[in-house]
This record gives sequence, structure tokens and C-alpha cells, in this order.
Amino acid sequence: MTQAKTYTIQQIAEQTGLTRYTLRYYEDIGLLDSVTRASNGHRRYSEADLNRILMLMRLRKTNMSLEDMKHFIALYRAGTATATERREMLEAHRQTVTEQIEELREIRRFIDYKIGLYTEEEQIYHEQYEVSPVG
Amino acid sequence: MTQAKTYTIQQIAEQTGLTRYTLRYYEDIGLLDSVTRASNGHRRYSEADLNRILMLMRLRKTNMSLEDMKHFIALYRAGTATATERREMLEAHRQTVTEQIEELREIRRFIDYKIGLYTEEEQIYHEQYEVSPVG
DNA sequence: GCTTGACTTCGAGTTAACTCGAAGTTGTAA
DNA sequence: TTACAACTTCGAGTTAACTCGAAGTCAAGC
Repeated sequence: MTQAKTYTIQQIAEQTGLTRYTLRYYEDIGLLDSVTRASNGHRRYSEADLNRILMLMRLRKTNMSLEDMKHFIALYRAGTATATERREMLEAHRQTVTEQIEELREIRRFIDYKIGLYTEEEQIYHEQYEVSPVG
Repeated sequence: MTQAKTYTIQQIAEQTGLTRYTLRYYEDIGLLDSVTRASNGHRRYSEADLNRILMLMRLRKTNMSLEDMKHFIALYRAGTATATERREMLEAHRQTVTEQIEELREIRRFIDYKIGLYTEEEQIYHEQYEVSPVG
């Protein structure tokens, strides 16, 4: 049996961009299953741990709260969860991501409109009369 | 001179979804120019105020901090800011929005990959061997 | 055998962004 | 003229998500 590759907390911090404080914090609040330890008590992260952390970061970027991430993972991993249920969760989350993308696209359209005001011929007109320069 | 339409704090709260606490807070920290008052001291928001608030909400949705929103607005409105400078700010922000959209699209691609594992023929294979169910 | 550096735990501190409530004022309605 | 609703200010409280440091352990190098 060959040894699987493991990482120190420092290495995980470097690879993920999270601080070691945050990594321990995530473990404390139950977002990570407890990481295995070396004989001296130091954490040794497995490839699976790393993947989990990367997944957490993805969920975080979609504005999911740590609390919701906990629920998500708990449900996702629950022994009772069938493949179908897990798939449904993924599809539900896909939907919220899609909605966020659409929201950002709308905002971008608004920005484009604003930029348009500066590029049109009647630029001076707009600058002079636009009610709210920042609106 | 006809009276321009104004709104009470309650009406603004209803139209924007922000609470009146938040509206006062935004004003306190200088995100809104001080709103004009009725003779009894109550706030009367103008159409321009409403537009500003809607803009603030858009910036907020693009993950801009309140502090950065303050800078953005200050620069944007500065007497020294030329049309060109304001346009450049908008273009810079457009770019960060685009980056966020791209980030979310990548995450969605990852979710699709995960969903794919459940829909492919070899579903059982993946379920059995995938190292990190949540990774 | 001592220093150094990377870790450990645990509790406390910080920051951003609200969120709230007490005490007071004002305008309308009964 | 009194009740009520909708406001006002101001200071304090809350929540989420970290962020930190003190005190201790341990292995490796000098």
C-alpha cells in the first residue's frame, strides 16, 4: 500500500489562498471532516480534503453563507441522500448561480447604458441635464 | 414652479427593499448626500435620491464594499472629474463585473460536470470511486 | 542540549454591515 | 385634547466571518 499524498496546512493555504486561520476555522465549525494528523499532532490534508476546500470556495463565491454550506454538505453527504437527491441539489444550486449571472448581466447592461451617455454625440446634453450623476 | 415628486423613507424602503434602518445608515456614513427635510424634519427623498439608492444597490450586488462605494461616488462626482475620467471608472467597473460573471460561469461549468457524473451511463462507477463526494 | 520554525489549542478581538430601541416630535383623526 | 402612526436622533447591540496571539509541543539542525 503506497502512501497517498498529503499536505500541511501551510501548503493548503498557499494552494487555496485561504489563511491557516480560516482553514482551522472551517474545520472548527464543521465544514471539513476532521483532518487526519501526523504523529506530532499536525494536520495532514488529503487530496480529498483539498477538493472539499476547493468546493467550499466555489460555494462561497456564489454567495452561499457558511451556515448554508454546512447544510448543503450535510444533506449532500447524508447516508439517506440518494443519487437523485444529490443531483437535484446540484441542479437547484445551478439555478441560483444562473440567476446571479443574469443579475450581473443586467447590471452590466446598465453600466453600458451609462457609458453610452458619454460616447454619444449629445454627450454635453446628458452631462448637463442628467439628474443624478451617479444614478 | 411645480413641486417635484418626493418620497417618504417608508416609500423608499418599499420600493428598494432596503429597511429604513439601512437607508438612514447609508445616509449617516455619507453614501447619500443629505436628504432634504419636510418642515417637521422628516426625510423627503427626491427622484435623484432614489436613483442614487438604486445605483448603490447595483454596486453592492457587484460585491463592492460600502467603503469602496464611497470612494467610487466621491471620485465620480468630484468637480475635478472630467467626463473622460468618469467614463473610465465605469469601464473599469464594467470589467470587474465581467470578471465576476466569468467566475460564476466557471463554477456553473463545474456544477454541470458534477451533474454529468450522475447522468452518465457509468454513474455507478463514479459514485463508487469518486474520492470526495462534495469535491 | 539549545535554538528555530512550524505547527497545536483555545479564547478573545476585529471588521463590516447592518439592526434595533428608547425617548422625543409632529400631524391627522376621533 | 387625546390617541395614534410615522417619523426623528443617537448610541448600543448583533451577526457573520474571520483574525489573532499566547502558551505549549515537537523535530531538525547546529
